[in-house]
Amino acid sequence: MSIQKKEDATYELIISTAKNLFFKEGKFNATTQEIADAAGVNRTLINYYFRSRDALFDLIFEEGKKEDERRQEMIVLSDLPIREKLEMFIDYFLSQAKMYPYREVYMLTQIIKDDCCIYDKKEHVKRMSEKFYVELEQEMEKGTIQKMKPIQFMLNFISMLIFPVIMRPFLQNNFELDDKEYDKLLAGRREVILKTIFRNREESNLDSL
Amino acid sequence: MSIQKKEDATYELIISTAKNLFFKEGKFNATTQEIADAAGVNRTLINYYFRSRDALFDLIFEEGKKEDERRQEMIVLSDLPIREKLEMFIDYFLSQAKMYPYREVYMLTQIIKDDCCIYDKKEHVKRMSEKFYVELEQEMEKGTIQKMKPIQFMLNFISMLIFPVIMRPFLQNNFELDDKEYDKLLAGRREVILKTIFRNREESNLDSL
DNA sequence: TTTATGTTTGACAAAATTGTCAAATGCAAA
DNA sequence: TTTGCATTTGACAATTTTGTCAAACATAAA
Repeated sequence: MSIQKKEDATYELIISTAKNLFFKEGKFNATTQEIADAAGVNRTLINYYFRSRDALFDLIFEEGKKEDERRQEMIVLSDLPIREKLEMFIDYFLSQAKMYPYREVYMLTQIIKDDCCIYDKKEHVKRMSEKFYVELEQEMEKGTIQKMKPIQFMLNFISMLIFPVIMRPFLQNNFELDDKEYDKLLAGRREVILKTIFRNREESNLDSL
Repeated sequence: MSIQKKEDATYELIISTAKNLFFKEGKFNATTQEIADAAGVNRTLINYYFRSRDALFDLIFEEGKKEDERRQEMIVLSDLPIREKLEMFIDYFLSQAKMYPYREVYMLTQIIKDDCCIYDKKEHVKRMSEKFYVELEQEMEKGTIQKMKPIQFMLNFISMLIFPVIMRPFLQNNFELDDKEYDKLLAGRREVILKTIFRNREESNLDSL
């Protein structure tokens, strides 16, 4: 079934080319011909290595899901204080977003298209998520963060982080900003988000961001 | 050029059917045949009324842009205190989102596809936006809201409002919630967002949301 | 060199999709 | 009723896109 005698450089080339088209250029509906051209290979090699166009799309989507899981595990499995967990997550996400600005939108459109996306979290991740929620509630008791359902807190957090990235084309036009200005805006997100979410720190002025 | 002798019920029917497919069902790549079938009309009527498939898509996109502009004007042109402006916007958006859950994603994918989207704001809206930003800064001086660049504040606000709506398929799976639970979550957003953004009010407990 | 196996190619067929057009239909005014 | 015009339809052509297949190619082992 699987073809892997030689180094399957072509196989990997096709995948990474497709990923670039999807995640970097936003060509969510690229044809096999377009992908092949971009990779500089014959179109039918896509059928040879992946059976069908759909199979290639699915493969990339599944890889994306695994990356999502890794992210989630990163935030709940690490043994750091809440704030540092979140900081780590922000930094990681923003750096990834620089590389693959359309990644999240692609994942979303795929989910919408198939109308199915079962993330089967591993048991230990579920357990750690519960623990993470308890930690959050402790912070709320301390007054470090505003009291609310932990899931609402998480929604706030990822919304403020991810939305400005995935809606960039929309927002940049709407706010009438050029590329450089928007990059600066994104760079400022880290501090803004932390400032918005945590309350006990000194009220430093964020005007310069 | 334009065809409008009789009541153009068909014309409107096609548009609203297409909007439903796009905004309600997330069928962003519906074919002319699918749209015609959903509307119960002959496929070629789409060509008759809109020249081409693209023209129909563009028309709906442009209508969406106008709606976006209306929203923006609503928030800056009304003569209400900041907090009430934002409350009004939240309520309006959430009710619209219930009707057209995929609207924002559709708009985004169209922008990405065409890689162009010039929102030409009217002059008086621009002026009022500046005024709105000044009002925000006054609130920050008062301490009602956290100090940051007004545009970062607006990013925070619309992120926390819109993201949970547009990423619903993704988040619902990820958090493992059923439809009812997620609806409840969304219903709680209003108070959570206000709580997160405004600081001076009594620290009421949001556990029940 | 020959052989065997995995890889690549171009030609072809099949399917899907869009747009055009002439003819048919329906309806209101003359 | 007949005429004229907008609307609707089905047939057709053109294009795009995908997938298959046999043949060609490359390379390492026999």
